[in-house]
Order: sequence, then C-alpha cells, then structure tokens
Amino acid sequence: MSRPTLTASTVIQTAADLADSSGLTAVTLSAVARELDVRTPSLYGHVRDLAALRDGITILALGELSDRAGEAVAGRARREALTALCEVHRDYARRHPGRWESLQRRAGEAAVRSDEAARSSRALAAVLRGYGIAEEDRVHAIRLISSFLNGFLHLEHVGAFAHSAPSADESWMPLIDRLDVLLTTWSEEAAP
Amino acid sequence: MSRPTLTASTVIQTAADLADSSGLTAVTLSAVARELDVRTPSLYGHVRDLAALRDGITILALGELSDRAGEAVAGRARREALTALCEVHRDYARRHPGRWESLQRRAGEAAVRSDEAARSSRALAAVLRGYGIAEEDRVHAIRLISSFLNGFLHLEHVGAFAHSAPSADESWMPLIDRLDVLLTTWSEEAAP
DNA sequence: GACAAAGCCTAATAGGTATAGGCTCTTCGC
DNA sequence: GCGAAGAGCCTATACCTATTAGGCTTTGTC
Repeated sequence: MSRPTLTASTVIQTAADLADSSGLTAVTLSAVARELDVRTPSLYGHVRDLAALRDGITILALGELSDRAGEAVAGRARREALTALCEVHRDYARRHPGRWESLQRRAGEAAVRSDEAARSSRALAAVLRGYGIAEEDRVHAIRLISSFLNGFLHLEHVGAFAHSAPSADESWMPLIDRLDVLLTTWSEEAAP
Repeated sequence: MSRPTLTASTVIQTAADLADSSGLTAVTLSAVARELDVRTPSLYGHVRDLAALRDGITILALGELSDRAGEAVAGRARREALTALCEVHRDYARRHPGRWESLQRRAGEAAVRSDEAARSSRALAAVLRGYGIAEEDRVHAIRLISSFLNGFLHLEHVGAFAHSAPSADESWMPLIDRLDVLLTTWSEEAAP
C-alpha cells in the first residue's frame, strides 16, 4: 500500500467537475488524467473503463440531486412543494450542466440499480401524493411533471428557447402555476 | 468529373440510417465509410467534418419531421390537432431513434439557421393558435407543450418509464387529454 | 485524342481507449 | 530495524478514429 493520491471518488469528482466546465463529451480518460496530473492508464486502477466513469458521474449527480430534492420538499406541500422541487432541478441543471447532462442518457445497469436512482424519484412522488390524486392516476401525473421538467430544462440547456422572446425565465413560473392548477383540478374531479 | 458514387446526400442518408440502427454515437466517419464501402478520407469530399455530418443528420430529421407535422395538423384543430401532432413526434422518435436523438443536441449554426428549423416550429404554433390563447400567453403554451413532448419522448427513449408499471403507452393519451383541457381552460379565462 | 479536373485512393499524424508488465514506495510481521 | 508483499503509478504498445496531404484513375469536353 502506498499513499493513495488517487481514489475512485476523486477520479469521479474530477470527471464531474470537468463535465460541468467543459461538457460531458469533454470527459475523456485522458482529460481527467491530465486534470489530476497523472498518466491515463493509472486511472484504470480506480475505474473499470470510460463507461464506468460516466456511470459514476451519473450516480454522483443522482445522489446530489435527490439530496437537494428531499430537502426542498420537506415541510412544504402542493404548489409550494412543486415550485421548490422544480426550482431545485433547474438550479442544479444550471449550476452543474455536465452532471445534469449525465442524467439525460440511457444509464448503465450500475446507475439504474443504485440507491440513488430509487431515492431521486421519491421526492416527486411525495409532492404528488400531497395533491390527493387517485392512486391509479398518480403515475400518470408523475410522468407528466417529470416530462415537463425534463423537457423544459433540456430545451433550455440546448438553447432552444434562446432565440425567441421572452426569455425562458419568464415562462418558468407561469408554467409551474399552470401545472399546479392542472394537478389541483385533477384531484378534485377524482373526489366529487 | 467521374461517376459520382458518393454525394453529400447519400453520405448523410447513410449516416442517418446508421444512427437509427445503431445509435447516434455509432455514427463515425469510419463507420459510414465502411457502410458505403469506401475509405474514410473519401468522405471529406462531401462533408466538411464529423460535426457537419451530424448537423446534416439534424437538418434531414428536422425536414422529415416538419413535413409529417405539417400534414398531421392540416384540416384538424384543437384536441384532434394536438393529438395528431404529438403522435407524429412519437412515431418519428420510435421509427427513427437515431435521427430523433440528433434533434436533442445543441445544434450547430447550420442547423439552427436552416429553413427546416423554422418550418418545424410552425406546426405547433398553428395548433395553439387554434385554442384561441391570448397572444402574450401563446409562447408559454408552446413551451409547455414542447417541453412535455420532448421530455416524455426523451424519458421513453432512455428507458426511464421502462421499469415501472403501467407502460408508457397507457400514460400517453390520458396526458395529452389533460394538456388539451389545460389549453382549453387557459383560453377561456383569457376571454371571460 | 489530349487535357483538366472530379473523386477516390494511400500515407501519415495526432489523440483517444485499453492491456501488459515493470518499478517503487509503504506497510506489516518478525 | 529489515525483508517480503503488494498497492499504485509508470512506460510501452496495439488498435481505433479524425483529419490533412498528395497521388492516380477515370471521364467529360474541346
């Protein structure tokens, strides 16, 4: 055993930071090695291959995001909770574009089966439970909100809103309000 | 001049087909050259570089999709039109997963400025005009629907719905119906 | 029939992934 | 203290991809 200048964790952290600053496609083993001032093959002692490195970023991001999501919805309900949750996602996507990109891929088995993956879907489920939507409709509602959230952030990320007025910012809250109304009426008609 | 066994168009077509069958990341100049039974450098006479090839796929897909979208909404309005438009997108995403992936990236200048790009946003704008939503709200509505559509198809594409019941199919129509209601009430309150 | 050039080819460079095997510390048992 | 063990980084190497440079063949034109 020698002093571990490198660990799996530092390698993945470095890769994630690199993704944030230069984009996920810039995450190569070479680039990460350069960043850590180490030769490329040295990384193989800590990550199996490039795919595993990317999966590592995904799992890291999933964990960070679900932590924030859990905090955001704690003690809030309905519109408050929905807004907070959406805001957390958007904030994360902006602050950590590379980590966020890593969540938008078909994830490897390791990432899919991770605790982090399970945990990250719980916050949204909790918010929707608060709206009192019927059990059998809840999964549809979850899919609606996650589709919107994903789509909006994605389109914003790739700049699809960038060349039309008004700014994406000005659509953001109004749209969340609309979705809140939709969820509210959804639950009302279920219990007439 | 010699017999043009290769043209820019065939190269891009081949690349697009390869993307559909093996994923967008499998689209390399080498792979396309192999497919066309030609040496890699020969492609450079027809596409500037790899980025241009990918942009070519994007523009091709944009054109194909906007053609289909235009047809789908012609002669329909409101719920009918909305459903048809969503269905066209979903069908395209399923039949041409690689081409569709190519639409989900930050596009190059060539793609952004293309006629195809402008044309592809028109169908959705037309559908929403039919709902009679106030001018200043229409952009928001467009963004809501495109976010949902993008997000849903993306999540379906990466398999995010694959491991929870019921199938994505069963959420699809109910969610479009919900959005139809949302758009309808949106316009009603604008004209009380 | 010769020329001009379009369009493919080979050759070569640079940079990325991945494997194999070697060298050097650190640490543990004694 | 000391020697064996082994963790962990390194060099060397093979192969793949992008991209450029320059040559050869074929074909249309005059």
